[in-house]
Amino acid sequence: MDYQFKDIESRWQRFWSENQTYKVENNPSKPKYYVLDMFPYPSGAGLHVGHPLGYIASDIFARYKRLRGFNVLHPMGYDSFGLPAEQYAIQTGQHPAITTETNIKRYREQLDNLGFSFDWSREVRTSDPNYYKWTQWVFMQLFNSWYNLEVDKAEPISTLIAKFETSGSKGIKAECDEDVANFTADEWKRLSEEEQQKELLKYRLTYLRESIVNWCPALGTVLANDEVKEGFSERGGHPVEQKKMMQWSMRITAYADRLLKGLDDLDWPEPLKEMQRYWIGKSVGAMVSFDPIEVFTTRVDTLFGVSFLVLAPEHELVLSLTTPSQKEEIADYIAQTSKKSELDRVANTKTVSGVFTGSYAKHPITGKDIPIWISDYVLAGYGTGAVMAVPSGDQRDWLFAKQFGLPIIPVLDTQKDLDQQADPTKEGRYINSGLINGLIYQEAIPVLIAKLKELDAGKVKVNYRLRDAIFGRQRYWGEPVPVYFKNGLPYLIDEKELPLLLPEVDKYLPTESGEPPLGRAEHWKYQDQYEYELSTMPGWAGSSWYWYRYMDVHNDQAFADKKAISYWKDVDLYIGGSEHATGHLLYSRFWNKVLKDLGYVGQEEPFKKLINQGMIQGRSNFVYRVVNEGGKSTNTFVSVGLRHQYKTIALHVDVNMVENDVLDINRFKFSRAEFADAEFIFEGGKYICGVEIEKMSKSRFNVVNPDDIVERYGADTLRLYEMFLGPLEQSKPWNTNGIEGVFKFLRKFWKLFHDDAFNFCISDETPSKAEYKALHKIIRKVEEDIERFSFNTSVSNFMICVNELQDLKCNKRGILQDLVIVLSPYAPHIGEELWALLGNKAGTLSYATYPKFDERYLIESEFAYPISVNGKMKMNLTISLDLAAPEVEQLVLANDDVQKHLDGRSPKKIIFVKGKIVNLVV
RNA sequence: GCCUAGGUGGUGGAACUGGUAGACACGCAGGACUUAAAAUCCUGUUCGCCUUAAAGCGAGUGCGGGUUCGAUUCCCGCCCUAGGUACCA
Repeated sequence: MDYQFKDIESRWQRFWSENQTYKVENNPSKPKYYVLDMFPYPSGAGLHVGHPLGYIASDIFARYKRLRGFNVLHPMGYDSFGLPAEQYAIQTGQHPAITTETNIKRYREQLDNLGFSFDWSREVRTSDPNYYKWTQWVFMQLFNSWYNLEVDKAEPISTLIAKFETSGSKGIKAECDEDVANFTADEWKRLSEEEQQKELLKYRLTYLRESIVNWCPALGTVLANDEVKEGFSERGGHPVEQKKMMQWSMRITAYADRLLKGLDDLDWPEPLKEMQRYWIGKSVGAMVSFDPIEVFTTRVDTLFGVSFLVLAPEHELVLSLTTPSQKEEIADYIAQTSKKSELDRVANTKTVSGVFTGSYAKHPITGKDIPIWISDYVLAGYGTGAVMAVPSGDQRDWLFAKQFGLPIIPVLDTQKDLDQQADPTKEGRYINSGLINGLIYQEAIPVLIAKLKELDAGKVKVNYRLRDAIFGRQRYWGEPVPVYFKNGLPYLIDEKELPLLLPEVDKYLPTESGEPPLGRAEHWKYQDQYEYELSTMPGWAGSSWYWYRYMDVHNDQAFADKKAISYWKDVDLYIGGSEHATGHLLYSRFWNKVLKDLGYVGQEEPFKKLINQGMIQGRSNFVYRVVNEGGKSTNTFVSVGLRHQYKTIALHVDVNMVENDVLDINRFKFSRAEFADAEFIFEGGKYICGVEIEKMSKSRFNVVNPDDIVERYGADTLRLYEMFLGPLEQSKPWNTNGIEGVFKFLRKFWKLFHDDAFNFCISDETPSKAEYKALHKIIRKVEEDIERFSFNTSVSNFMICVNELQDLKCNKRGILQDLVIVLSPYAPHIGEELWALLGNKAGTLSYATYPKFDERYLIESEFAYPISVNGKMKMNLTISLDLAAPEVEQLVLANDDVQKHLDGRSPKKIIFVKGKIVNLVV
């Protein structure tokens, strides 16, 4: 029979599912390998052809590792809490759980269509109470922990209480709020239970804090910064305003340095690591006190170049420092800046504005009076919200000084063009700089720091850009926070009462009094008397630990059994999009470190190797409708090459009516009534469509559904084709133009096992040298490529191999059976079918013995050396590989054709690289 | 602006540590089979010049330099594209 992919694929998919072929046990006698995909949010739109790219790559990798004898954990699940289901619920009243369930079903069908080797018995859903029970449990661990800087790790809060009881707050080095109290052990013991709890909250890894949040009244929810685009919500486009709210926060800043250092040893893409580094934003500098202002600076060496100080308009000392004569001006300025939107502030980097407060600060070393200004180029949220301005070294300070006629003092003898711009150099020797005059940068720093310490006016300080993460959303469809309030103080519910179930509500909107939707739940009180926390957890909660749940998904005693964790350890390969660079991937690393500190898991980092698959963009097609002289649209359409001869407007046309950019006229005519009698101006007898690369979306008519491709060519073709498209990590437009080639390849492969009448026909003869060579070339290639995640080159080489075997008319079991195994990670269905036809036990291909590469088959005795003259290739000459330089040179020079190329000249020098090249230099 | 990745035929792309640029595939052109079409197979296909043809010559991996016997690959300067970021002191 010809290659009947439909029949083959549905049969094997059923077989795998019925026989649980990919169910994996925690089996310590085998080496483990953990291949993880970023789990999807099951949206209503279903999968398009871009989604499976990463899943196909990870599946190939997982199947390959399985064949190489690893016990492979390759699970899949759903990040099923989220805003879209909730918005849909608000609009329709449909419970988000129902929509979510429907969407998951659809996702599952689409995924199953592609022949993935997921162990579905380990599926997780973040919105499932059996799952979020443990998300709540992790929250409790964070609540019950503090960060001890002495040992640089998190500890149970009980160790802190013990310290308070024995020696009070003295000597405690913790990552905590700034307003912690000082007390002795006795004082601590005399505090009431409530006062103690209040104090402890300042140390917990998750804590309540008044934060400014992006509040969206229309959605009735708080949005993350990346959910807000230019003052409007990303979804729905509703206006967003700034609002102060009591919010749960996570003390991720405690881990800033460990999160930064940990990056060095991770096998992640450099751009991704760079993004996280930037996000963490470590800068080493100094705190310097200009009485009464404290500033943070990374260039303490320019201390003598300070000619003024600048405070953020929001700085707490602004009002008290303003002199009566400046009061009005300052008030005006503050009012102005608070009105300015974020965008205005950023857009205006060329012009500077500011106002003098009328007050002066004291330079810590010279004691000189330094004028204090305010300006919006200084941010309240970074450092101390105040800067020492050094116009000679900092461009912003320079602009400010120019604008307001303040002095520009050079501090290094190499600074130049200071009348044009600031010069931030660190080269040269200091001038105008008191005790560091004549020194270089490296010498000056310790001298200055020592002096500032002596004067008690400064110290070394490390500053981070990273902020504590807000952990709460005023929305319904998320994990309830396992906390209740007693006299305004938060307490954890009893662990035995987990999961704290999401209560039913009548509407998914905030209450009339502005409380989150959970405020609508009736009779929802802890022990029937205490208010529960009404906000739910943010989207990243459930995804910050899910890889552990896959290890032991049905455990109801722990988030995962210790044995399972110590076996599976960490994720060996994680594949997903780079859009999670600073969200999910940072929070996951953070929670992992907390769990490690508390002794629940063993690894400091959760994801050893990470690959970002590229985005698959849409490839839109256009038709060009001719516009007549009156400017009216006609019903005539002109082919793209001729469109400039007419006045036209471009219309998106559904890509499913277009093949190789040629429009299917009939389908076009039937697509809409108005096109039924459309006329066409062809080129070369065809209507060619225009092309543009855009995002894949319904409105652009360029969405390609994997189901349609599978229907037409089969899953194996789709899998191979998505890999063939180009390097995994590169973004590229979806284009079906080449898919025929891949499909033809599978048919050719199928043909190798069949005679011309399509009867299965295999020979048991010993393969020839050439046949072995073709096989072992591909064995080696696949092995090399998979290490580099270069799947596209492997597909090309499968084609080369099959072409060669076809030329050799090879139908020998000794070759083809091994080739089936090598190809099976890419095309598992056709593989299983042929594997069974070859007489092997059905369904055993996935765990077959991978053929061993044997160098012997590739050893050549001769090589067709390229002969080049002055580095330009002229001809090939086949020479034995046993020969060394002198003999080769002799042979080359004796050759008539070579002499022709030399044209009478005699070579000055002959370069010979064995097995590579001969180059004659004349 | 800064950070990162990238720029190769009509198209997707290949060339792994400097050694035959354009593998493989699409598309296109021509041919075979066929009443015809589909499918399949064969040949050609970087560009330019020259030639009836065989063959030959020259240019060529964003642009300009450099190192080298030899550069898509290494170095310097610049241009463009994509992603990230936005006054971080």
